[in-house]
Amino acid sequence: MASIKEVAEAAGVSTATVSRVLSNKPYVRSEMRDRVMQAVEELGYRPNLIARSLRSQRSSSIGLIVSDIRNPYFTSVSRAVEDTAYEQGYSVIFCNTDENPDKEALYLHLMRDQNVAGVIFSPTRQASADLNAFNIDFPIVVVDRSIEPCDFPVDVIRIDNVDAAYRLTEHLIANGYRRIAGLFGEASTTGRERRTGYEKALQAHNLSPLANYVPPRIEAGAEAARALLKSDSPPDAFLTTNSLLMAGALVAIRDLDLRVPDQVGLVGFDKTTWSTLVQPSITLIDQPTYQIGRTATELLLERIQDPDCPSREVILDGKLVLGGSSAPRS
Amino acid sequence: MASIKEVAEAAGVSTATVSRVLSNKPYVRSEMRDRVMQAVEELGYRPNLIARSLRSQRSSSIGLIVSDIRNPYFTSVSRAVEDTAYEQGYSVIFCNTDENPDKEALYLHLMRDQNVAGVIFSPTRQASADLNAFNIDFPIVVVDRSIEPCDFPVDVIRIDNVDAAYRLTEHLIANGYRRIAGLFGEASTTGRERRTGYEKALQAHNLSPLANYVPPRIEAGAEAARALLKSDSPPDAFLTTNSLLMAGALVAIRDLDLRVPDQVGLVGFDKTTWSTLVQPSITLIDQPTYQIGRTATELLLERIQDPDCPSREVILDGKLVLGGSSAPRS
DNA sequence: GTGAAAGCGCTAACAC
DNA sequence: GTGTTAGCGCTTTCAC
Repeated sequence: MASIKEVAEAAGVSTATVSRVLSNKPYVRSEMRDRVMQAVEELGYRPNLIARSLRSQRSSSIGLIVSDIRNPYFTSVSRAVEDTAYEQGYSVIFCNTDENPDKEALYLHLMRDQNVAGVIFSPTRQASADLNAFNIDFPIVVVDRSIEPCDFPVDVIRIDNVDAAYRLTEHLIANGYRRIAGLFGEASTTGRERRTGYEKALQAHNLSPLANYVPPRIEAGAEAARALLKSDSPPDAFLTTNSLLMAGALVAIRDLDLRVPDQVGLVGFDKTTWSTLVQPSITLIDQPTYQIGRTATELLLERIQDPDCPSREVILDGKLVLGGSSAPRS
Repeated sequence: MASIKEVAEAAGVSTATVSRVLSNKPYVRSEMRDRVMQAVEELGYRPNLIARSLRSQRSSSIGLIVSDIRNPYFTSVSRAVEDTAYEQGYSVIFCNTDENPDKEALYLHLMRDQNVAGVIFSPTRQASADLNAFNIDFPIVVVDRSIEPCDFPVDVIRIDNVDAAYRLTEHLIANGYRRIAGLFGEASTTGRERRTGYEKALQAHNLSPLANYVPPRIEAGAEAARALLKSDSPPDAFLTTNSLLMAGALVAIRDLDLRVPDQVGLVGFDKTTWSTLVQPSITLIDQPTYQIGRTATELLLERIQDPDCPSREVILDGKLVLGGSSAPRS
């Protein structure tokens, strides 16, 4: 690997000039520029990003900290983040926290150690305390969730969770469902907000809630749903708040040989490959995941340019997609 | 952020001693060690990994280059890679190539520029040429695929694709299917190998192949399947070779209101959330994706320790999971 | 416009 | 065992 010194020698200029040319700095004669570029070409020179980063104190990596890449929501967001980041010359370091605050703190520290330019992040509820405790020196964009006020500006991008859950619940009620159980992702603010929307809708109709916080995993969702279905007064519908819990509920329903929607209705969040392949197809809130990832990255890159710009909150719309899983009760 | 110099001053030792303590080098008196650790504690010091990497010429990042993280196979592999890497103190930089050789070459260069310790990689068929052309200076582990011989040792981990496709095809034939169409992922060696297994099985029974290479995307799979189903002599079963094509085939089958397996059988690769949730459930080869990712990372880290160890090829078993989608023809 | 030189934070000879 | 020092490859003042 050729270094900048070798390029400088080959071109008969100083390393400073090479550096200027490669960073597209002004004040370089075009003759010099050509000579440098030719040497670069000949030697197959590529700047060492590590050295550049050490010297310039800014790096071309961003961190992506999500709870689990296997959650289709985060899979799609991650893909969008990677696409957008690379378009702008950034690479993406990715981590999974499993909603574990210890892992989360560890990863945040690691991000600082790696000198990343910024982080896109789906925080647990403990995160803001951690963030305030240790001196974060890079900007953060929060996706999917809310975060307690921090000592520094944080941008947020997500859908209106209260409203989305409200609409789903309203829809179920309008279609004649009365005992609607809610399965909410534990550990995140999103689960809480969706619960709020759910309870608001039920209250408006004088129905009583049946809410459960569940770890965002298929088996956990299945177990919770199974327990409810086997109870003395089983629900006539499930509101699930992410695609893993939705799959879990469906597993439980299938295990117990119940029919959707005749015996039990089902609605949820996040359009996945399978939400239209199962029969009946599932009624759900389709979040614009790719756009969320793209916008998150754009917000982050903007803040990297201008660290002191006021903090922004982007709330997108979730689209209600109707399927057979919540058809009117006969 | 405190630097090693400040720690050294606070502890009243040299930076060399601090460095020794932090890298767990021998030959440090325990008294020194304690003094250093205390200063580290007090200052909240954490080593700058960028500086360490520049100086020591080895980094604590590995690259992960896959065709598309949204393919459930790669989602699971990626999660395993990340888990394993972080256990060993490595972080993961991830990229999607979309099977595009230009993007692939770009990312490989970027990996070198970032001075990664190694790369886990699902190459396109052009990759080995690129790899030989530019002086790779980090080890590579290939997942999911084969790769043409390179000028340097490469480890490979995948399942036996010929055998897996052979078994699936045999299974269909045994169950009475006769016109079996194959949808194979284009651009990768894996599609080719699975086609070989498929054709071998058909030949053994004097049946003729009906093979199509298709881009690994749901819509492309749906389109190909739809065209076949609408043709003059439609297939009585589909062998699909990844979960995206499998979903695509199912979409086409549903669109045309055909029943599985009565009117058309369906088998594929990769157990996904939905492959057991659709009815009938899908017969498929379940690849040990998490283990593939874990092993890939272990192979890579071993080779990082010992770059000259002979190249290894790990061939795991795919498990045939029976579902209703390939039930015996009546 | 261009070059000389300092130094980002760390590790690893080498000297003692 | 510990300290001194050179230098990884780059950017960026500061002269000229």
